[in-house]
Amino acid sequence: MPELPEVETVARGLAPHVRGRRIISVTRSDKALRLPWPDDFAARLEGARIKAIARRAKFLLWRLEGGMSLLSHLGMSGRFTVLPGGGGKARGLGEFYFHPAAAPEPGPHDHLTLVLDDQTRVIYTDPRRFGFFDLLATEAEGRHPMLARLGPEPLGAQFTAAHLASACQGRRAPIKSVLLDQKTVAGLGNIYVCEALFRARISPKRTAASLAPTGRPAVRIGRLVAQIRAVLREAIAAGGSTLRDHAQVSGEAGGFQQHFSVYGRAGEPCEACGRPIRRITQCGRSSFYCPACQR
DNA sequence: CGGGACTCCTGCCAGC
DNA sequence: TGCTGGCAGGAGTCCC
Repeated sequence: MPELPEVETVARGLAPHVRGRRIISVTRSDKALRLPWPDDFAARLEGARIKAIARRAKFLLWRLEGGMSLLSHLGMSGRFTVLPGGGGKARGLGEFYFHPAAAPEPGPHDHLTLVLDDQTRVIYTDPRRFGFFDLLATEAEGRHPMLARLGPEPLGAQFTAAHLASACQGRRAPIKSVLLDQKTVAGLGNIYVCEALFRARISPKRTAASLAPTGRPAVRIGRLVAQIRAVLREAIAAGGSTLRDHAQVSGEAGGFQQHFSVYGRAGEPCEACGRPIRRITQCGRSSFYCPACQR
């Protein structure tokens, strides 16, 4: 579920609650997530102070004092919920929670609870268990197998038309799958690729190579880079997109799903030309696009 | 090597 | 109402 804007929303939501706080206790479920829990997971985290929380692609990096990082990924259905230590808004909207007497029982899909030194609780919930946690040296982050081969951040200075053109060069795969490849650019998923291609008026079926014709100005590539950045920025400003699972750490839904032009809208009229949005399957995933506007 | 199919897991929805 | 099949936002592995 969570793509870059959702993970960014979670990172921004967590930061003020966890930055500078010490982890007092760690409780994890016995069920394995996508990766097995690291050895001595709780013992290595307990007592550590959280210096900062960062996002790389769709990963969260919790930087701890002492040179250790906690790497986490939300998979398809993961979410973090913050229960503030001083009492405050709880998991469901409108509920109220007062620590510590009213600490809720973990739900069946709660896999990790961190209690911080101000009694704030951070709970990780993940029904599908495609998420994971890992522990590593902060200085080795760049060499972690999940991070080592990631392409540039789409909102960073290194994601340029020249970079995308070179990634597309000679690729006979559809542009859709090249953009989903985290080695091309890191953090896009199915929703934002569909939306960016619509905005750039590029068909998801077009081969990547055809967007970057050798020796000719790659106008479409420039448009695509600009639209990828725009849709991600707008989605972050809206708190991400909530289809099922994504929530901000407060429990509130994101709002960007209201602004989808094509994703999930098969059969509805295109907002630009009125012809119906089409759904096709590419590399095992749904692509939504307007066959008239996107070429 | 590039690219597609398959896999992990549970929930939800449409259709019968 | 209740079952079944298909589908879901990710990412690694395997095989051609």
